[in-house]
Amino acid sequence: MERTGVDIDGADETAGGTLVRDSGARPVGAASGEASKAAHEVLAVVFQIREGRLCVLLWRRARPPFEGCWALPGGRLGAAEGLGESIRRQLAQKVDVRDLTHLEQLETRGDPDRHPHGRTLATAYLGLIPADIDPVIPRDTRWHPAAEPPVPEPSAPEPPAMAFDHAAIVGSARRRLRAKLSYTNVGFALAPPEFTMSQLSRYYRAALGHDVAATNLRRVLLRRGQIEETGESVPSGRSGGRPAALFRFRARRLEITDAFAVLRPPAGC
Amino acid sequence: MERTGVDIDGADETAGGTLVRDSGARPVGAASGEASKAAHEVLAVVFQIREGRLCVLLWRRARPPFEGCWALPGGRLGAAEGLGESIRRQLAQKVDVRDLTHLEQLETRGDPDRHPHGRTLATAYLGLIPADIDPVIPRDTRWHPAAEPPVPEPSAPEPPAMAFDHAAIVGSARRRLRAKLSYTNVGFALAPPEFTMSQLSRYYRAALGHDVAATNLRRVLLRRGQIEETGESVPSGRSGGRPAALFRFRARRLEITDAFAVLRPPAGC
DNA sequence: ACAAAAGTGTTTGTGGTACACCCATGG
DNA sequence: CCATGGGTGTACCACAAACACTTTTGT
Repeated sequence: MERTGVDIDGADETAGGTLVRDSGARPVGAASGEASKAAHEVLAVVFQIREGRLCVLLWRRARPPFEGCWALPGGRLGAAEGLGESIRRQLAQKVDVRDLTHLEQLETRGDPDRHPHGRTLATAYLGLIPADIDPVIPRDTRWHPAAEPPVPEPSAPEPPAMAFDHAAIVGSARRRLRAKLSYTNVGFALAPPEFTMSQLSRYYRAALGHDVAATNLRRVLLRRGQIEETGESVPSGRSGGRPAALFRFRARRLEITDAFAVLRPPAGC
Repeated sequence: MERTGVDIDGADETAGGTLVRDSGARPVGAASGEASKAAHEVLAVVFQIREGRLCVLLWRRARPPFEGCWALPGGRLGAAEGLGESIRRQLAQKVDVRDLTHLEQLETRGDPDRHPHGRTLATAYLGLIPADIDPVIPRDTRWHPAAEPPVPEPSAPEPPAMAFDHAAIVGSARRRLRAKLSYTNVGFALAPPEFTMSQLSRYYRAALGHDVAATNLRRVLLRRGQIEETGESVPSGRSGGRPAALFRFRARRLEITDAFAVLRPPAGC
Protein backbone atom coordinates (compact mmCIF):
# COMPACT_ATOMS: atom_id res chain seq x y z
CA MET A 1 0.00 0.00 0.00
CA GLU A 2 -0.20 1.46 0.43
CA ARG A 3 5.53 1.16 0.11
CA THR A 4 6.56 2.35 -3.11
CA GLY A 5 4.40 2.64 -5.56
CA VAL A 6 1.85 3.08 -2.99
CA ASP A 7 -0.82 5.28 -4.27
CA ILE A 8 -1.08 8.84 -3.28
CA ASP A 9 -4.54 9.13 -4.75
CA GLY A 10 -5.92 12.52 -5.45
CA ALA A 11 -3.76 14.11 -2.84
CA ASP A 12 -2.31 16.61 -5.20
CA GLU A 13 -5.01 19.14 -4.82
CA THR A 14 -4.51 21.95 -2.40
CA ALA A 15 -6.89 24.28 -0.72
CA GLY A 16 -8.70 27.04 -2.48
CA GLY A 17 -12.36 27.73 -2.49
CA THR A 18 -14.39 30.09 -0.48
CA LEU A 19 -15.90 29.94 2.89
CA VAL A 20 -19.62 29.80 2.68
CA ARG A 21 -21.49 29.46 5.87
CA ASP A 22 -25.10 28.50 6.05
CA SER A 23 -26.73 26.35 8.61
CA GLY A 24 -29.92 24.60 9.36
CA ALA A 25 -31.41 21.81 7.37
CA ARG A 26 -30.12 21.38 3.87
CA PRO A 27 -31.41 18.85 1.41
CA VAL A 28 -28.77 16.54 0.08
CA GLY A 29 -27.82 18.69 -2.83
CA ALA A 30 -28.04 22.37 -2.25
CA ALA A 31 -25.47 25.14 -2.37
CA SER A 32 -24.09 26.82 -5.44
CA GLY A 33 -24.16 23.64 -7.45
CA GLU A 34 -26.80 23.31 -10.05
CA ALA A 35 -27.92 19.82 -9.09
CA SER A 36 -27.10 18.03 -12.30
CA LYS A 37 -26.98 14.55 -13.63
CA ALA A 38 -23.86 13.49 -15.40
CA ALA A 39 -22.94 10.65 -17.69
CA HIS A 40 -20.99 7.99 -15.91
CA GLU A 41 -18.70 5.45 -17.45
CA VAL A 42 -16.77 2.56 -16.05
CA LEU A 43 -13.30 1.67 -17.30
CA ALA A 44 -10.90 -1.13 -16.62
CA VAL A 45 -7.16 -1.38 -16.67
CA VAL A 46 -6.75 -5.08 -17.40
CA PHE A 47 -3.22 -6.31 -16.91
CA GLN A 48 -1.68 -9.57 -17.99
CA ILE A 49 1.92 -10.66 -18.12
CA ARG A 50 2.74 -11.60 -21.67
CA GLU A 51 6.17 -12.61 -22.87
CA GLY A 52 7.76 -11.33 -19.73
CA ARG A 53 6.16 -7.92 -19.92
CA LEU A 54 3.26 -6.33 -18.11
CA CYS A 55 0.62 -5.56 -20.73
CA VAL A 56 -2.63 -3.60 -20.75
CA LEU A 57 -5.64 -4.40 -22.83
CA LEU A 58 -6.56 -1.43 -25.03
CA TRP A 59 -8.89 -0.92 -27.93
CA ARG A 60 -8.55 1.44 -30.79
CA ARG A 61 -11.19 4.08 -31.16
CA ALA A 62 -12.83 4.10 -34.54
CA ARG A 63 -14.51 7.46 -34.27
CA PRO A 64 -14.05 10.85 -32.67
CA PRO A 65 -13.22 12.03 -30.18
CA PHE A 66 -9.70 10.67 -30.15
CA GLU A 67 -10.30 8.69 -33.32
CA GLY A 68 -7.49 6.23 -33.86
CA CYS A 69 -6.24 6.55 -30.29
CA TRP A 70 -6.02 3.72 -27.83
CA ALA A 71 -8.51 3.62 -25.00
CA LEU A 72 -9.31 1.54 -21.97
CA PRO A 73 -12.16 -0.92 -22.34
CA GLY A 74 -15.38 0.07 -20.66
CA GLY A 75 -18.41 2.14 -21.34
CA ARG A 76 -21.51 3.74 -19.95
CA LEU A 77 -22.89 2.62 -16.66
CA GLY A 78 -26.29 0.95 -17.11
CA ALA A 79 -29.32 2.38 -15.34
CA ALA A 80 -29.68 -0.36 -12.77
CA GLU A 81 -26.13 -1.65 -12.58
CA GLY A 82 -23.65 -1.53 -9.77
CA LEU A 83 -20.21 -0.29 -10.72
CA GLY A 84 -18.43 -3.61 -10.37
CA GLU A 85 -21.27 -5.36 -12.08
CA SER A 86 -21.05 -2.95 -14.97
CA ILE A 87 -17.36 -3.34 -15.61
CA ARG A 88 -17.72 -7.11 -15.51
CA ARG A 89 -20.47 -6.95 -18.08
CA GLN A 90 -18.49 -4.67 -20.32
CA LEU A 91 -15.36 -6.71 -20.10
CA ALA A 92 -17.32 -9.75 -21.17
CA GLN A 93 -17.32 -8.12 -24.57
CA LYS A 94 -13.54 -8.04 -24.65
CA VAL A 95 -12.29 -10.82 -22.45
CA ASP A 96 -13.95 -13.88 -21.13
CA VAL A 97 -14.96 -12.71 -17.71
CA ARG A 98 -14.17 -16.03 -16.10
CA ASP A 99 -10.52 -15.30 -16.72
CA LEU A 100 -10.50 -12.24 -14.51
CA THR A 101 -8.80 -13.42 -11.35
CA HIS A 102 -8.96 -10.10 -9.56
CA LEU A 103 -10.89 -6.88 -9.86
CA GLU A 104 -10.75 -3.86 -7.61
CA GLN A 105 -11.82 -0.27 -7.79
CA LEU A 106 -9.06 2.17 -8.56
CA GLU A 107 -10.23 5.76 -8.71
CA THR A 108 -12.86 8.04 -10.12
CA ARG A 109 -12.03 10.90 -12.41
CA GLY A 110 -14.36 13.81 -12.69
CA ASP A 111 -12.48 16.63 -14.32
CA PRO A 112 -15.22 18.67 -16.04
CA ASP A 113 -13.41 18.67 -19.34
CA ARG A 114 -11.92 15.23 -19.41
CA HIS A 115 -14.39 14.35 -22.13
CA PRO A 116 -14.76 16.77 -25.05
CA HIS A 117 -18.36 15.75 -25.74
CA GLY A 118 -19.75 16.73 -22.37
CA ARG A 119 -19.44 16.02 -18.73
CA THR A 120 -18.52 12.40 -18.10
CA LEU A 121 -17.32 10.86 -14.87
CA ALA A 122 -15.30 7.70 -15.05
CA THR A 123 -14.71 5.10 -12.39
CA ALA A 124 -11.69 2.99 -13.17
CA TYR A 125 -11.05 -0.57 -12.05
CA LEU A 126 -7.93 -2.67 -11.96
CA GLY A 127 -8.39 -6.16 -13.38
CA LEU A 128 -5.89 -8.99 -13.57
CA ILE A 129 -5.64 -12.06 -15.76
CA PRO A 130 -3.28 -14.99 -15.17
CA ALA A 131 -0.32 -15.35 -17.47
CA ASP A 132 -1.10 -18.79 -18.84
CA ILE A 133 -4.20 -18.04 -20.85
CA ASP A 134 -4.73 -16.20 -24.10
CA PRO A 135 -8.28 -14.94 -24.19
CA VAL A 136 -9.94 -14.28 -27.50
CA ILE A 137 -10.16 -10.55 -28.01
CA PRO A 138 -11.88 -8.55 -30.73
CA ARG A 139 -9.94 -7.33 -33.73
CA ASP A 140 -9.80 -3.73 -32.57
CA THR A 141 -8.25 -4.56 -29.21
CA ARG A 142 -4.64 -5.31 -28.44
CA TRP A 143 -2.27 -5.98 -25.58
CA HIS A 144 0.15 -3.12 -25.12
CA PRO A 145 3.21 -3.15 -22.93
CA ALA A 146 2.42 -1.04 -19.91
CA ALA A 147 5.99 0.19 -19.77
CA GLU A 148 6.89 3.64 -18.58
CA PRO A 149 5.90 5.76 -21.57
CA PRO A 150 2.58 3.95 -21.40
CA VAL A 151 1.79 3.63 -25.05
CA PRO A 152 2.70 6.50 -27.32
CA GLU A 153 5.55 5.38 -29.52
CA PRO A 154 6.79 8.56 -31.14
CA SER A 155 6.98 8.69 -34.91
CA ALA A 156 5.61 5.19 -35.29
CA PRO A 157 2.45 5.47 -37.34
CA GLU A 158 0.72 2.73 -35.41
CA PRO A 159 -0.13 3.83 -31.87
CA PRO A 160 -0.65 7.56 -31.78
CA ALA A 161 -1.38 8.03 -28.09
CA MET A 162 -3.96 7.25 -25.52
CA ALA A 163 -7.38 8.81 -25.45
CA PHE A 164 -8.75 11.03 -22.70
CA ASP A 165 -6.96 10.71 -19.38
CA HIS A 166 -6.48 7.00 -19.85
CA ALA A 167 -2.70 7.13 -19.77
CA ALA A 168 -2.84 8.59 -16.29
CA ILE A 169 -5.25 5.90 -15.19
CA VAL A 170 -2.91 3.19 -16.42
CA GLY A 171 -0.21 4.85 -14.37
CA SER A 172 -2.33 4.68 -11.23
CA ALA A 173 -3.07 1.07 -11.91
CA ARG A 174 0.58 0.18 -12.25
CA ARG A 175 1.43 1.88 -8.99
CA ARG A 176 -1.42 0.14 -7.25
CA LEU A 177 -0.44 -3.28 -8.55
CA ARG A 178 3.14 -2.70 -7.65
CA ALA A 179 2.28 -1.66 -4.13
CA LYS A 180 -0.09 -4.52 -3.54
CA LEU A 181 2.43 -7.08 -4.76
CA SER A 182 4.54 -6.21 -1.77
CA TYR A 183 1.99 -6.51 1.02
CA THR A 184 -0.79 -8.72 -0.32
CA ASN A 185 -1.03 -12.00 -2.17
CA VAL A 186 -2.16 -10.47 -5.49
CA GLY A 187 0.44 -12.56 -7.19
CA PHE A 188 -2.19 -15.29 -7.38
CA ALA A 189 -4.05 -13.23 -9.94
CA LEU A 190 -1.08 -12.90 -12.26
CA ALA A 191 0.27 -16.43 -12.05
CA PRO A 192 -1.26 -19.62 -13.44
CA PRO A 193 -2.68 -22.11 -10.93
CA GLU A 194 0.67 -23.91 -10.71
CA PHE A 195 4.09 -22.53 -11.40
CA THR A 196 7.77 -22.92 -10.66
CA MET A 197 9.58 -20.34 -8.63
CA SER A 198 11.60 -19.12 -11.56
CA GLN A 199 8.44 -18.57 -13.55
CA LEU A 200 6.90 -16.69 -10.68
CA SER A 201 9.96 -14.54 -10.27
CA ARG A 202 9.65 -13.58 -13.93
CA TYR A 203 6.07 -12.48 -13.36
CA TYR A 204 7.12 -10.42 -10.41
CA ARG A 205 9.94 -8.92 -12.38
CA ALA A 206 7.57 -7.91 -15.14
CA ALA A 207 5.05 -6.36 -12.78
CA LEU A 208 7.53 -4.62 -10.49
CA GLY A 209 9.94 -3.50 -13.15
CA HIS A 210 13.03 -4.75 -11.40
CA ASP A 211 14.85 -7.99 -10.77
CA VAL A 212 13.36 -10.39 -8.25
CA ALA A 213 15.59 -13.22 -7.04
CA ALA A 214 13.65 -16.47 -7.22
CA THR A 215 15.47 -17.80 -4.21
CA ASN A 216 14.40 -15.00 -1.90
CA LEU A 217 10.96 -14.70 -3.39
CA ARG A 218 10.41 -18.32 -2.48
CA ARG A 219 11.29 -17.76 1.13
CA VAL A 220 9.33 -14.58 1.50
CA LEU A 221 6.16 -16.03 0.04
CA LEU A 222 6.53 -19.28 1.95
CA ARG A 223 7.09 -17.50 5.24
CA ARG A 224 4.02 -15.42 4.66
CA GLY A 225 2.03 -18.50 3.86
CA GLN A 226 1.11 -17.20 0.42
CA ILE A 227 2.32 -20.21 -1.53
CA GLU A 228 2.81 -23.93 -0.95
CA GLU A 229 4.40 -26.81 -2.82
CA THR A 230 2.09 -28.99 -4.86
CA GLY A 231 4.44 -31.93 -4.40
CA GLU A 232 4.96 -32.31 -8.10
CA SER A 233 7.74 -31.05 -10.28
CA VAL A 234 8.40 -30.36 -13.90
CA PRO A 235 11.14 -32.24 -15.77
CA SER A 236 14.16 -30.20 -16.63
CA GLY A 237 14.53 -28.74 -20.09
CA ARG A 238 16.85 -29.88 -22.89
CA SER A 239 19.73 -28.05 -21.38
CA GLY A 240 19.53 -30.05 -18.20
CA GLY A 241 19.27 -28.65 -14.74
CA ARG A 242 17.48 -29.84 -11.69
CA PRO A 243 13.73 -30.30 -12.12
CA ALA A 244 11.77 -27.44 -10.62
CA ALA A 245 9.19 -27.96 -7.92
CA LEU A 246 5.68 -26.75 -8.58
CA PHE A 247 3.95 -24.28 -6.28
CA ARG A 248 0.51 -22.86 -5.97
CA PHE A 249 -1.00 -19.92 -4.13
CA ARG A 250 -2.85 -21.07 -1.05
CA ALA A 251 -5.63 -18.53 -1.48
CA ARG A 252 -7.17 -17.23 -4.65
CA ARG A 253 -8.68 -14.13 -3.15
CA LEU A 254 -6.93 -10.98 -2.10
CA GLU A 255 -5.45 -11.14 1.39
CA ILE A 256 -3.17 -8.82 3.22
CA THR A 257 -0.17 -10.83 4.22
CA ASP A 258 2.18 -8.16 5.45
CA ALA A 259 0.10 -5.95 7.68
CA PHE A 260 1.82 -3.14 9.50
CA ALA A 261 5.53 -3.25 9.04
CA VAL A 262 5.75 -0.58 11.65
CA LEU A 263 3.76 1.00 14.43
CA ARG A 264 2.27 -2.36 15.08
CA PRO A 265 0.29 -2.83 18.25
CA PRO A 266 2.23 -3.83 21.36
CA ALA A 267 2.98 -7.53 21.63
CA GLY A 268 0.48 -8.22 24.36
CA CYS A 269 -2.49 -7.59 22.12
CA MET B 1 0.14 -1.46 3.50
CA GLU B 2 -0.06 -1.94 4.92
CA ARG B 3 -0.15 -4.03 7.32
CA THR B 4 -3.32 -4.13 8.81
CA GLY B 5 -6.00 -2.03 8.18
CA VAL B 6 -4.93 -1.88 4.67
CA ASP B 7 -7.76 -1.41 2.37
CA ILE B 8 -9.00 -4.22 0.30
CA ASP B 9 -11.15 -1.95 -1.78
CA GLY B 10 -13.96 -3.44 -3.72
CA ALA B 11 -12.23 -6.75 -4.01
CA ASP B 12 -15.11 -8.65 -2.59
CA GLU B 13 -16.91 -9.20 -5.81
CA THR B 14 -16.35 -12.43 -7.64
CA ALA B 15 -16.94 -13.44 -11.18
CA GLY B 16 -20.34 -13.99 -12.65
CA GLY B 17 -21.80 -12.51 -15.73
CA THR B 18 -22.11 -13.80 -19.19
CA LEU B 19 -19.85 -13.95 -22.09
CA VAL B 20 -20.97 -11.62 -24.79
CA ARG B 21 -18.80 -11.35 -27.81
CA ASP B 22 -19.12 -8.63 -30.34
CA SER B 23 -16.37 -6.91 -32.19
CA GLY B 24 -15.69 -4.02 -34.43
CA ALA B 25 -16.15 -0.41 -33.57
CA ARG B 26 -18.30 0.36 -30.62
CA PRO B 27 -19.14 3.84 -29.42
CA VAL B 28 -18.17 4.54 -25.87
CA GLY B 29 -21.40 3.40 -24.38
CA ALA B 30 -23.03 0.50 -26.14
CA ALA B 31 -24.01 -2.96 -25.00
CA SER B 32 -26.94 -3.86 -22.84
CA GLY B 33 -26.66 -0.68 -20.80
CA GLU B 34 -29.24 1.94 -21.44
CA ALA B 35 -26.89 4.89 -21.57
CA SER B 36 -28.17 6.89 -18.65
CA LYS B 37 -27.24 9.89 -16.64
CA ALA B 38 -27.15 9.50 -12.91
CA ALA B 39 -27.07 11.90 -10.01
CA HIS B 40 -23.65 12.16 -8.50
CA GLU B 41 -22.78 13.30 -5.04
CA VAL B 42 -19.54 13.88 -3.26
CA LEU B 43 -19.08 13.03 0.40
CA ALA B 44 -16.32 13.52 2.89
CA VAL B 45 -15.20 11.62 5.93
CA VAL B 46 -13.57 14.41 7.90
CA PHE B 47 -11.52 13.18 10.82
CA GLN B 48 -10.12 15.13 13.72
CA ILE B 49 -8.62 13.98 16.96
CA ARG B 50 -10.64 15.45 19.78
CA GLU B 51 -10.08 14.67 23.43
CA GLY B 52 -7.90 11.74 22.59
CA ARG B 53 -10.39 10.14 20.25
CA LEU B 54 -10.67 9.96 16.51
CA CYS B 55 -13.87 11.76 15.54
CA VAL B 56 -15.88 12.14 12.35
CA LEU B 57 -17.87 15.15 11.36
CA LEU B 58 -21.52 14.21 10.77
CA TRP B 59 -24.71 16.14 10.29
CA ARG B 60 -28.16 15.17 11.25
CA ARG B 61 -30.67 14.80 8.45
CA ALA B 62 -33.78 16.90 8.96
CA ARG B 63 -35.91 15.22 6.34
CA PRO B 64 -36.46 11.86 4.71
CA PRO B 65 -34.96 9.66 3.62
CA PHE B 66 -33.19 8.69 6.81
CA GLU B 67 -34.72 11.59 8.69
CA GLY B 68 -32.98 12.02 12.00
CA CYS B 69 -30.04 9.86 11.01
CA TRP B 70 -26.48 11.01 10.88
CA ALA B 71 -24.88 11.51 7.49
CA LEU B 72 -21.57 12.47 6.00
CA PRO B 73 -21.23 16.06 4.82
CA GLY B 74 -21.36 16.57 1.09
CA GLY B 75 -23.88 16.98 -1.64
CA ARG B 76 -24.52 17.02 -5.33
CA LEU B 77 -21.70 17.53 -7.74
CA GLY B 78 -22.03 20.83 -9.56
CA ALA B 79 -22.30 20.88 -13.34
CA ALA B 80 -18.85 22.26 -14.01
CA GLU B 81 -17.01 21.15 -10.91
CA GLY B 82 -14.20 18.67 -10.47
CA LEU B 83 -14.72 16.11 -7.74
CA GLY B 84 -12.08 17.47 -5.39
CA GLU B 85 -13.19 20.99 -6.10
CA SER B 86 -16.74 20.06 -5.25
CA ILE B 87 -16.02 18.47 -1.91
CA ARG B 88 -13.90 21.45 -0.95
CA ARG B 89 -16.74 23.78 -1.80
CA GLN B 90 -19.24 21.74 0.12
CA LEU B 91 -17.06 21.44 3.17
CA ALA B 92 -16.71 25.18 3.21
CA GLN B 93 -20.29 25.16 4.41
CA LYS B 94 -19.40 22.99 7.36
CA VAL B 95 -15.78 23.59 8.18
CA ASP B 96 -13.46 26.35 7.30
CA VAL B 97 -11.73 24.90 4.30
CA ARG B 98 -8.38 26.38 5.23
CA ASP B 99 -8.26 23.99 8.13
CA LEU B 100 -8.28 20.90 5.94
CA THR B 101 -4.68 19.72 6.00
CA HIS B 102 -5.23 16.70 3.82
CA LEU B 103 -7.80 15.47 1.35
CA GLU B 104 -7.73 12.35 -0.75
CA GLN B 105 -10.19 10.33 -2.74
CA LEU B 106 -11.40 7.21 -1.03
CA GLU B 107 -13.89 5.24 -3.11
CA THR B 108 -17.00 5.53 -5.22
CA ARG B 109 -20.16 3.70 -4.35
CA GLY B 110 -22.66 2.95 -7.04
CA ASP B 111 -25.01 0.33 -5.71
CA PRO B 112 -28.24 0.96 -7.64
CA ASP B 113 -30.32 1.09 -4.50
CA ARG B 114 -28.03 2.84 -2.12
CA HIS B 115 -30.32 5.84 -2.32
CA PRO B 116 -34.07 5.24 -1.92
CA HIS B 117 -34.99 8.28 -4.02
CA GLY B 118 -33.29 7.15 -7.18
CA ARG B 119 -29.96 6.26 -8.59
CA THR B 120 -27.19 8.23 -6.95
CA LEU B 121 -23.49 7.59 -7.18
CA ALA B 122 -21.29 8.87 -4.42
CA THR B 123 -17.59 9.55 -4.45
CA ALA B 124 -16.18 9.68 -0.95
CA TYR B 125 -13.13 11.61 0.20
CA LEU B 126 -11.02 11.39 3.31
CA GLY B 127 -10.28 14.75 4.89
CA LEU B 128 -8.13 15.53 7.91
CA ILE B 129 -8.04 18.44 10.32
CA PRO B 130 -5.28 19.13 12.85
CA ALA B 131 -6.05 18.52 16.49
CA ASP B 132 -5.40 22.01 17.79
CA ILE B 133 -8.24 23.88 16.15
CA ASP B 134 -11.94 23.95 16.81
CA PRO B 135 -13.69 25.01 13.65
CA VAL B 136 -17.10 26.61 13.84
CA ILE B 137 -19.65 24.12 12.67
CA PRO B 138 -23.38 24.52 12.07
CA ARG B 139 -25.86 23.53 14.74
CA ASP B 140 -26.97 20.35 12.98
CA THR B 141 -23.46 18.95 12.72
CA ARG B 142 -21.46 17.22 15.38
CA TRP B 143 -18.21 15.39 15.97
CA HIS B 144 -18.81 11.71 16.64
CA PRO B 145 -16.25 9.26 17.90
CA ALA B 146 -15.29 7.07 14.97
CA ALA B 147 -14.92 4.12 17.29
CA GLU B 148 -15.65 0.61 16.15
CA PRO B 149 -19.46 0.61 16.19
CA PRO B 150 -19.18 3.74 14.11
CA VAL B 151 -22.05 5.74 15.52
CA PRO B 152 -25.18 3.85 16.43
CA GLU B 153 -25.52 3.88 20.17
CA PRO B 154 -28.21 1.33 20.95
CA SER B 155 -31.21 2.40 22.96
CA ALA B 156 -29.98 5.94 23.32
CA PRO B 157 -32.62 8.20 21.82
CA GLU B 158 -30.05 10.58 20.38
CA PRO B 159 -28.16 9.02 17.49
CA PRO B 160 -30.26 6.42 15.77
CA ALA B 161 -27.84 5.23 13.14
CA MET B 162 -26.11 6.42 10.05
CA ALA B 163 -27.88 7.16 6.80
CA PHE B 164 -27.35 5.30 3.53
CA ASP B 165 -24.08 3.40 3.30
CA HIS B 166 -22.23 6.07 5.21
CA ALA B 167 -21.22 3.81 8.08
CA ALA B 168 -19.37 1.57 5.65
CA ILE B 169 -17.65 4.58 4.13
CA VAL B 170 -16.45 5.72 7.53
CA GLY B 171 -15.03 2.23 8.00
CA SER B 172 -13.08 2.47 4.75
CA ALA B 173 -11.77 5.84 5.80
CA ARG B 174 -10.53 4.56 9.13
CA ARG B 175 -8.72 1.67 7.51
CA ARG B 176 -7.16 3.97 4.97
CA LEU B 177 -5.98 6.44 7.59
CA ARG B 178 -4.63 3.68 9.73
CA ALA B 179 -2.71 2.15 6.87
CA LYS B 180 -1.28 5.44 5.68
CA LEU B 181 -0.09 6.36 9.15
CA SER B 182 2.35 3.51 8.94
CA TYR B 183 3.98 4.16 5.60
CA THR B 184 3.43 7.85 4.89
CA ASN B 185 3.78 11.10 6.79
CA VAL B 186 0.01 11.74 7.10
CA GLY B 187 0.59 12.44 10.74
CA PHE B 188 1.26 16.04 9.75
CA ALA B 189 -2.40 16.42 8.92
CA LEU B 190 -3.59 15.30 12.35
CA ALA B 191 -1.07 17.13 14.49
CA PRO B 192 -0.77 20.86 15.11
CA PRO B 193 2.22 22.65 13.54
CA GLU B 194 4.31 22.06 16.66
CA PHE B 195 3.94 19.34 19.21
CA THR B 196 5.74 17.32 21.83
CA MET B 197 6.35 13.66 21.31
CA SER B 198 3.94 12.61 23.99
CA GLN B 199 1.20 14.69 22.38
CA LEU B 200 1.96 13.13 19.03
CA SER B 201 1.90 9.66 20.48
CA ARG B 202 -1.57 10.38 21.82
CA TYR B 203 -2.73 11.37 18.35
CA TYR B 204 -1.31 8.20 16.92
CA ARG B 205 -2.92 6.16 19.63
CA ALA B 206 -6.29 7.70 18.88
CA ALA B 207 -6.00 7.13 15.15
CA LEU B 208 -4.52 3.65 15.29
CA GLY B 209 -6.55 2.38 18.19
CA HIS B 210 -3.64 0.97 20.11
CA ASP B 211 -0.84 2.19 22.31
CA VAL B 212 2.07 3.96 20.67
CA ALA B 213 5.19 4.42 22.75
CA ALA B 214 6.40 7.99 22.46
CA THR B 215 9.99 6.91 22.76
CA ASN B 216 9.91 4.60 19.76
CA LEU B 217 7.65 6.84 17.74
CA ARG B 218 10.24 9.55 18.08
CA ARG B 219 12.98 7.38 16.70
CA VAL B 220 10.93 5.97 13.87
CA LEU B 221 9.74 9.34 12.64
CA LEU B 222 13.16 10.91 13.04
CA ARG B 223 14.85 8.12 11.15
CA ARG B 224 12.39 8.48 8.34
CA GLY B 225 12.96 12.20 8.25
CA GLN B 226 9.31 12.94 8.90
CA ILE B 227 9.83 15.19 11.90
CA GLU B 228 12.51 17.51 13.24
CA GLU B 229 13.11 19.40 16.47
CA THR B 230 12.13 23.04 16.46
CA GLY B 231 14.81 23.76 19.06
CA GLU B 232 12.27 25.03 21.53
CA SER B 233 10.63 23.28 24.40
CA VAL B 234 7.60 23.65 26.59
CA PRO B 235 7.95 24.17 30.35
CA SER B 236 6.95 21.21 32.45
CA GLY B 237 3.55 21.13 34.09
CA ARG B 238 2.67 21.64 37.76
CA SER B 239 3.62 18.12 38.59
CA GLY B 240 7.18 18.63 37.41
CA GLY B 241 9.03 16.58 34.91
CA ARG B 242 11.57 17.39 32.32
CA PRO B 243 10.43 19.99 29.79
CA ALA B 244 9.44 18.47 26.49
CA ALA B 245 11.12 19.36 23.24
CA LEU B 246 8.95 20.65 20.43
CA PHE B 247 8.88 18.97 17.05
CA ARG B 248 7.37 19.73 13.70
CA PHE B 249 6.73 17.73 10.56
CA ARG B 250 9.27 18.57 7.89
CA ALA B 251 6.72 18.37 5.10
CA ARG B 252 3.11 19.36 5.10
CA ARG B 253 2.13 17.34 2.07
CA LEU B 254 1.63 13.63 1.81
CA GLU B 255 4.84 11.72 1.18
CA ILE B 256 5.56 8.04 1.20
CA THR B 257 8.32 7.53 3.70
CA ASP B 258 8.40 3.78 3.97
CA ALA B 259 8.26 2.55 0.41
CA PHE B 260 8.64 -1.12 -0.18
CA ALA B 261 9.42 -2.95 2.95
CA VAL B 262 9.85 -6.00 0.86
CA LEU B 263 10.63 -7.04 -2.68
CA ARG B 264 12.64 -3.92 -2.97
CA PRO B 265 14.82 -3.50 -6.01
CA PRO B 266 18.33 -4.95 -5.76
CA ALA B 267 20.84 -2.73 -4.03
CA GLY B 268 22.68 -1.70 -7.17
CA CYS B 269 19.80 0.29 -8.58
C1' DA C 1 14.87 14.55 48.66
C1' DC C 2 11.28 12.90 45.85
C1' DA C 3 8.01 12.39 42.14
C1' DA C 4 7.08 13.03 37.45
C1' DA C 5 7.82 13.41 32.79
C1' DA C 6 11.20 13.44 28.88
C1' DG C 7 14.86 11.45 26.62
C1' DT C 8 18.90 7.99 25.75
C1' DG C 9 21.29 3.55 25.48
C1' DT C 10 21.06 -1.14 24.92
C1' DT C 11 19.19 -5.57 24.05
C1' DT C 12 16.71 -8.52 21.41
C1' DG C 13 14.19 -10.20 17.67
C1' DT C 14 12.46 -10.33 13.07
C1' DG C 15 12.42 -10.15 8.33
C1' DG C 16 14.85 -9.44 4.27
C1' DT C 17 18.89 -9.42 0.81
C1' DA C 18 23.09 -11.30 -0.89
C1' DC C 19 25.89 -14.88 -1.87
C1' DA C 20 28.25 -19.14 -1.57
C1' DC C 21 27.41 -23.67 -1.82
C1' DC C 22 24.94 -28.19 -2.75
C1' DC C 23 21.66 -31.01 -5.72
C1' DA C 24 19.56 -33.18 -9.75
C1' DT C 25 19.23 -33.65 -14.33
C1' DG C 26 20.59 -33.69 -19.67
C1' DG C 27 24.04 -34.07 -22.90
C1' DC D 1 31.88 -35.24 -16.03
C1' DC D 2 30.42 -30.91 -17.03
C1' DA D 3 27.14 -27.41 -17.87
C1' DT D 4 22.73 -25.79 -16.36
C1' DG D 5 19.23 -24.49 -13.64
C1' DG D 6 16.92 -25.44 -8.95
C1' DG D 7 17.28 -25.38 -3.97
C1' DT D 8 19.55 -24.68 0.74
C1' DG D 9 22.39 -22.63 4.26
C1' DT D 10 24.27 -18.77 6.16
C1' DA D 11 26.15 -14.18 6.95
C1' DC D 12 24.82 -9.82 7.27
C1' DC D 13 22.04 -5.78 7.94
C1' DA D 14 18.32 -2.58 8.78
C1' DC D 15 14.65 -1.63 11.51
C1' DA D 16 11.81 -1.58 15.23
C1' DA D 17 9.98 -2.94 20.01
C1' DA D 18 10.93 -3.34 24.80
C1' DC D 19 12.90 -1.80 28.76
C1' DA D 20 16.22 -0.12 31.95
C1' DC D 21 18.44 3.95 32.93
C1' DT D 22 19.53 8.95 32.94
C1' DT D 23 18.20 13.80 32.77
C1' DT D 24 15.57 17.77 33.98
C1' DT D 25 12.18 19.90 36.02
C1' DG D 26 8.42 21.08 40.07
C1' DT D 27 7.12 20.66 44.91
